[in-house]
Order: sequence, then C-alpha cells, then structure tokens
Amino acid sequence: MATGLFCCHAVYDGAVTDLTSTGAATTPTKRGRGEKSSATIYDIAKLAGVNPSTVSRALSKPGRVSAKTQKIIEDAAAELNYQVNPFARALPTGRTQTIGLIVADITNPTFFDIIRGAETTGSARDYTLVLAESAESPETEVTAARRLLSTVDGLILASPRMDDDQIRALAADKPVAVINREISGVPCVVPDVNKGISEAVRSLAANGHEKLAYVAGPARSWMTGRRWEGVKAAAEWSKLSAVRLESSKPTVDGGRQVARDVLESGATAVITYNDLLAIGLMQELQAGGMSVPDQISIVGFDDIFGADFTTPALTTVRSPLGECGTRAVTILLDMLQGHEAPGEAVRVETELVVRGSSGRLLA
Amino acid sequence: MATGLFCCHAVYDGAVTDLTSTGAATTPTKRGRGEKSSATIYDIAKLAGVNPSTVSRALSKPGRVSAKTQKIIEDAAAELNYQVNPFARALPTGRTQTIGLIVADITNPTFFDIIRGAETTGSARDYTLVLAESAESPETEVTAARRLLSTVDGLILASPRMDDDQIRALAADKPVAVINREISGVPCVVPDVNKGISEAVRSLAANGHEKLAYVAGPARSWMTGRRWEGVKAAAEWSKLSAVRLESSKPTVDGGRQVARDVLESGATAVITYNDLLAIGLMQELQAGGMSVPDQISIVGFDDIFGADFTTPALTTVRSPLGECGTRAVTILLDMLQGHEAPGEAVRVETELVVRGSSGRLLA
DNA sequence: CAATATTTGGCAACCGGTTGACAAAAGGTG
DNA sequence: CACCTTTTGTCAACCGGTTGCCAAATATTG
Repeated sequence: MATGLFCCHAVYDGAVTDLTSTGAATTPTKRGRGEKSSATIYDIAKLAGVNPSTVSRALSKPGRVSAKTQKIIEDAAAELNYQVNPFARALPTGRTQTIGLIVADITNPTFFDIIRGAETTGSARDYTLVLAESAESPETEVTAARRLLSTVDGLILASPRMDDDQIRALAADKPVAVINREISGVPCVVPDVNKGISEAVRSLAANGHEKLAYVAGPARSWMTGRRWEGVKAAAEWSKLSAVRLESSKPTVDGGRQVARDVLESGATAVITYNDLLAIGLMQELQAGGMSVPDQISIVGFDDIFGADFTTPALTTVRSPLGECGTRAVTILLDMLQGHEAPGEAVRVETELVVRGSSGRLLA
Repeated sequence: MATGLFCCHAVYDGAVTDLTSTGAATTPTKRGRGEKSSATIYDIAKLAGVNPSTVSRALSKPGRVSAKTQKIIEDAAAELNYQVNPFARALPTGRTQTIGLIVADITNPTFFDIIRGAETTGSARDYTLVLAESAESPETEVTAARRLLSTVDGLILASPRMDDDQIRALAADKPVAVINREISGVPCVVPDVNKGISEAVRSLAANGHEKLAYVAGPARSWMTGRRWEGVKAAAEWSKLSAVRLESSKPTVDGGRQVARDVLESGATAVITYNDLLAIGLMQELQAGGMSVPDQISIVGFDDIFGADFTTPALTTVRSPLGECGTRAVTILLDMLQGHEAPGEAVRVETELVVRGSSGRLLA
C-alpha cells in the first residue's frame, strides 16, 4: 500500500483576499467539530442579502450576474476572507482543477525539470499539479495512474513503463499526455534525440574515436531504444563501430557496475542512456586509474542538475525537459477546454553540451 | 497567483480491488456529464441488499457491523471495483487523509530526503503527502501554508522562512510540525548540529588549520544562525579563529560568488551552510588554480545527493534529513490521533562524513 | 403603452459520502 | 416466558458547493 503520490494545489480564482496574521480575526462560522472553519457561500449570501446560488454564480460564472450584485458579493467575500472549498466544488462537478504527473522516481533529477516546467505552466493557468511516483515498476505505475485518474482532471505520464494498451485505456477515460515516449492515438511530447546524438557522435568521430559503446537504460524505457537507434544510425553514418551494453539500473551505481563491461568492449567513447550512468561510470573508471577524456570519452544524456559537479564536467546531450513538461501541460489544458489533441507527437530539439568529459583520444 | 504546490495521494483503505485492463469492464453507473464514473456506496448497497449507511460503516468503521454483512458488503465492493470518492468523504468530515509539506525549493536536493522520508512514512499509514514550494519567499510561504492548511489534516514546514508568530498562528488552526527550526510551542524536529560540527572542526584542527571561515546561508534561515554558533563555539574550543562570510544565495552559484571573499579572508578551511555552496565554492577555487584540499579544505553541510560527484568528493556534515521527515510525519499523525505533541524539540544526530575535500594543509 | 425578448435571481435537487438518533433484532438473565 | 441489555441496520440530515428550470424584473420594440 505504499504508492507515494504528491500533489500540487490550485488557487482561489475569485475575489481578492487579504491574509491577516492569524487569518481568524473574523471567524464567520464555527463548526461543531472543533476547528474553526472558513466562510461559505451561505455566509456570503446572508451578508450580501442574496441567494447562495447567486453567490456561486458570481464567483464562478463570469457575466451571469449583474455588475452591481457581483460587486456586492465580491465585497462580502473579501470581508469574510472567503475561500472556496475545493472538495465541495469537486463533488458535484468532478472538476478538481488538478492535473496528475507520474514519474518513475522522485529522487531522479531527470524529472526535476519536467516537474518544474509542468508546475509552472499549470499554476499559471490555476491548475494544481499532483505528482506520483511509480518506483520504476510498471505495476505500481498503473495502480498509481488509475488511482490518480479519479482525482485529477488530466494525467501526464513521464517516461511511462507500462504497456501502450494500458496507457490507451487510461486515455480513454480522461485526457492523458505522455512525455518521453510515442504512442499512437495518445498525445505525446518527445525530445527528438537525433540532432543531439548526431552532434555527439560527429564530435567524437572528429576527435579520433573509432569504437563507441552505448550503455542502455531500463528495458521498459521506450527512450532507451530510441537512443540506441540514434547512436547506431549516427555511428554508421560517421563510420564508427557501436556496441550496446546493458546496465542493471539507470543510476550512479548502475554506471559503476557497467565500467568493467565498457573496458572489455574496447570502446574509447561511451554514450550513456542518462547522466547518472555517465557519472557512475566516470567515477569507476577514474578510480581504476583511467583518465577522462584522455583515454576515454564519456557523454551523458539529459544534462541534469549536477552534471557539472564532476571533474571533468560531463559532456551530455541536453533534453529540454522543462519544455517537455510545459508542452504536456499545455496540451492537456487545451484538451480540457475542448481543443483537439495534436495528431502527431510534439518534438522538441536536443543539443550537445560539450564540457570536459569528452575530447581527443590521447594514446 | 503562481504558488506551486504538489501533493501525494493516499490509498483506498477498504476492500481489495482488482484492476482489470480498462477498469471499465463493469461500469456500474454512468453519469450524465460524459465520463463514466465509478461505483458508489449506493450501488454497493443495492447489490448487497442493505442501506447505504451500512455500507459506509462496513467500509470505514471496523466492528460496527456484523461479520456476516461485512463480508457481503466487501464482496459487493470488490465486484463493483469500488473506490471511495475522496472528495465526498472529505466534505462532511473535513478529514482528507492528507498532510502538507512546504519546502523552499523543489529543485534543491536538500529537501529530497525530507520529502522521501515524509512520503514513505505517510503512505505507510495511508496518508498522502501534499508538497508545496515557497520559492524561498516568506510571503509566498505564508500564502501557500494558509491555502494548503484548508486542504490537509496537518502541515509540515521544512526550513520555514516565515516568522515564529505566523507559524504559531498556523499551528493554532491545525497540527503543524517544523523541521530545521525551533519554535517554542510548536513541535519541531531539528538536527543537532553540534556533534557533527565539532567533529568537523576537530578534524580540521588536527590537520593543521588555524583560520576557519563559515559561509552563511539565507538570513531568514534559522539554521544558518545555529550552524554559525556551532562553528564559533567549536572553533573557540579548538583554538581556531573563525570568521563568518555571507553568501548571496544558498546555491552553487552563490558558492562561486563567495570564493573571492573566502580567499581574502585568509582562511585555510571553510565550512559552508550547505553542500551546494561548498560545491560552487570548490569549483571556483579550483578554476582559480587552487588545490583542494592541499591548499584549502572545504566542508559542506547536509550530504545531499551528488555531494560525491565532485572531485575530490565533498567532506560534509550529514544531516539525517530522511529521518527528520519521518519523525515529523510521525509526530503529526500521532497528534491527529489525539496524542500530545512533544514538549521539547526532537533532536536527531549529525555526523561528519569525511571524503576528499578536507585534509592536511600543505603549504 | 402594451407586448415581447432578455437578464437576473431564487428554488430545489444533486454530487457521494458520514453520523446521531432510533427502532428492530438478537442475546442474556431471573 | 417476560424483561432488560446489547448489537445491528435504517432513517434522515448534513457537508458546501453547482446547475437546470422557472419566475420576477428589466430592457427592447412596435
């Protein structure tokens, strides 16, 4: 029962309120259950001398009531320091002003920018982001998604691990957008890896490398395959040989573990599925006495926070993950307003960020 | 209007359900509003041949109904794939099975462990974590807190920037726990910095350092003062001189900016308010040709994710932030069950983690 | 100025649970 | 078997908004 989910709350879209220090200076109603509750539309209605339904309309249906009563009601609301009760609103309407975001691992910095982008874009349009973690497990993911779906207006899946059909089933219930994976029939936002990868491979080729290794990520990650294909194609084009190596997990530790395989492969340049693998790999190789980039070049993927903490700083193919989050939210909110979902996957550009961990081969 | 909040959802605590692929195989009721909704206690009541209120009791008041009807109802619930509607439950009770957590910056890794710890402990007790960000601003923080407070059962403030009185006002409304700060009358969880700091200072003294600098964090951070006092006291005890330097912001960039001041201070060892400052500082000093730790030792604070990405890896005073999160949630949930809040601040131990960035002074 | 069209506000039902009060059923005792 | 206590299920009100429908008030038009 340990599906962890996190969420992000929307804002009151009605009258301006001023928060006095305690917020309880003018407690309008006291409830029996012990704690002081805040004002309701009934309190406002009484104060303004109108019907509660008029208050409801004044605060959520712009134009439905006359400017005069609108003013009276807004003043009353401000005086009582009114805030809508989101539960009461959600109950009859089903609208929660909330969108869900599921990521594989909260502590994986890859997702920070996605979260940030989604959160910023969402709250700019008065939507709350609800974040859930799947702990890299397809089962947990689908459970979390199902559960979340009943609570939110729409759902974003970042690097989902579940099956295409499961995702399509979710999308049949409510608007769904996917990041980092392409699924026909579902709106998707994917970094177009080819540009960044071909820049990376060309840069490595130009530095005299001939044998390239790709360290793959989780088997269930759609992206790991796309990136490998990109590397393979670019390597072919640049007349490099490329081998694919598997990692146990897409973390620093996984990177350390794969170091032996990398050495055995004889590759002088490595592109990894993500930056964490690159960092772990680099640490392990350096610990074994190898010099980066003199003896081996390492290129990561994503350009996460911390990619420049290392010495040498990590060369990496940057994915504009913040933009992915922003785009996904935009698509979702547009769908909620009745717009059509984009027929094609939305592509955002990747680019090579050259730092110190790649360079000319000295040997 | 851009207060970003994130939240984390609890789990259905009733009957076991099986999630078939679409989850819509046996759609019990269809609502007019377009989307298929899930089963309600009324559907269950009809199927089980009892009153809805009996269903409600069977599913949430253990022992209130006979074992026989309990079984019938649970079977019916399972058959209909029932999930409680959290909004409907929250409306009359006010209980949301949700606790709020406010952090200054989601992308600051210091908070990851707190979030993780809080989330894990919370979901183990069927509580959802709602995460909000204050963007290091006291105003945003108090607004977010107020807003969140109406939606959650209790609130955790991690390194709050607002005034003591504002926090006490919040605590008057609902259970509140504070991490990384001590406020009389409010339950607090604080790392006891003295042990870790004195270990750090003693280690530096033993390595021949005589002049120590402390790079402070945000003025509004209670912790920055505590740490400085700890450093001052420990330095006195070890007969080192200590100076305090201010940083513009508690980030890598802030660390880079303070490098000049550090050099001018003439200190040969630096303890920073947090690891990000330490990393930035180390980068800048190394870029300026200084050798760490041969010419200057650097000790960070917290032991964040990535503290060992650097070369040399960062020596740091580890705060058990995960445990802080766990403790805070435990206190909060106990309070929600009617327990007394602890009178004293709960203290968790810190310890020095020696890595490569501190050591003997060679000069 | 009457007749008609358009706003505007009120009534009441509803969303899906929870819970106090009470009566029916079941169990215990003399 | 009558009487009393305890258990168990039902009734109905309530949480705080939303919204379809209707009537009153107002504006428009002939």
